[in-house]
Amino acid sequence: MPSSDARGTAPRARRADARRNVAAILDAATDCLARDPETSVAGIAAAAGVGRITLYGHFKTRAELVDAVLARTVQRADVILDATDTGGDPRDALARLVASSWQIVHQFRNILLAAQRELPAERIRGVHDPILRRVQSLIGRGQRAGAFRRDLPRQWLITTAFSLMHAAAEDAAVGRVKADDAARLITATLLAAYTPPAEGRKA
Amino acid sequence: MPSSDARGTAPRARRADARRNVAAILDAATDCLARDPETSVAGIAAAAGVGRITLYGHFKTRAELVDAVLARTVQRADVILDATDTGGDPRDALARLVASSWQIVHQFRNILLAAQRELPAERIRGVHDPILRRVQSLIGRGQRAGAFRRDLPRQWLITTAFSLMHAAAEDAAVGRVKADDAARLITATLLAAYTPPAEGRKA
DNA sequence: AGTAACTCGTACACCAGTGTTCAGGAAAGG
DNA sequence: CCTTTCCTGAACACTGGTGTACGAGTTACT
Repeated sequence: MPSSDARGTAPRARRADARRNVAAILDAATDCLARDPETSVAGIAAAAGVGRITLYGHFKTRAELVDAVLARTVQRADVILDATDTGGDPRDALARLVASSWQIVHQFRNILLAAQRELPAERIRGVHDPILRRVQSLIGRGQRAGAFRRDLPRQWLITTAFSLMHAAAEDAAVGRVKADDAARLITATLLAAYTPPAEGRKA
Repeated sequence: MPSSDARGTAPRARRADARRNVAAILDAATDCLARDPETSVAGIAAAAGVGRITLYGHFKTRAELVDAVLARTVQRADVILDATDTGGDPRDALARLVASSWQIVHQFRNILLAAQRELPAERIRGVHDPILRRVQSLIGRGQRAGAFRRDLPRQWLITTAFSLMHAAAEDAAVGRVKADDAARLITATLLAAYTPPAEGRKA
């Protein structure tokens, strides 16, 4: 039921300033939460240049707000990844995918953190699903092509990829690695980890 | 200042029941926090079979309690790792170290999570340091022996190891991997990731 | 047995954040 | 220009947790 209600009166589109405010709130929230995942609703409203009450007018609860932010962020990420070529040699494709993903993770890891505090775990997994699917299919293709190892469950390979991204993001946040270096490190590590084990190596 | 104060009177050892209670509290706290890192002080006291006030008698604040739990846990972990042979072929040693560490991480990851909420980041890093040092020296040895790659910063290799452990722990908690399988997966992945890259491979 | 150490329950002050209510005022949009 | 939608600040109830104060009861040690 996107635009017309079941009731008689079509609910006349939102007023312009309302839409503007919602956008401002979403932007501010994304910004604040990225900096500090525990920012209070009051803080976000202030940053958006809007009264706290106005905010509650658009998002019934804090959780709802966080959810909206998460959804929008993931959806944007998905668009970026959509523009990333995942064809050709699986190893090259992986490198490209990592480069794109890293940027996103690096920038928004705190948002995920905020979401983890407020939202049920399943919801988060649900939202992440489209992205996860991307990695999954690339890995699958690589395995069929013989470029990636098949002796470990695919699920685990995916976990490895995500895990390294987030770890790198954290290290970058603390200054343990330079942000420009991260993609290279992740890629090198992942490629090595995914390479089919040489014969005669012990398991 | 472990047992005798600078003041004149030696402060007569703690009464037996007091010591017993402290132990009970620590045990209960470890247990509760491992299950739910947000357990309230009241909950912990109850689980320890002790009044909330008694608890506050021994630990001035919640943070102090969490800190104590963390310290004790890490120290126990350190003992376990101390009993793990890190000599011989670096690859085998790594496998052994992973096997031991995994158990610990798997069991206590929630405690770390609790600590992250309550304690300053530096404190956590400080406590972890002895463990970290272990991995570091093993990796260093492996690199010098030519068993592990040298084209990535050692710091990053360490991060990789920790990251995979925690990722596996999380996956195990959600049931995505079987707990008995985890050590194998981690080891296989890490060994592959640490293997010096073949010549002529692109970076 | 006596004393100091320890425990316990109730009760309270406190804090920060969330979510609600109200009534008036501004501005979009027809 | 007039109606409807929306914004707003102040004030308030509520929640859940933390930490404190008191006074009486219990228990360990000597």
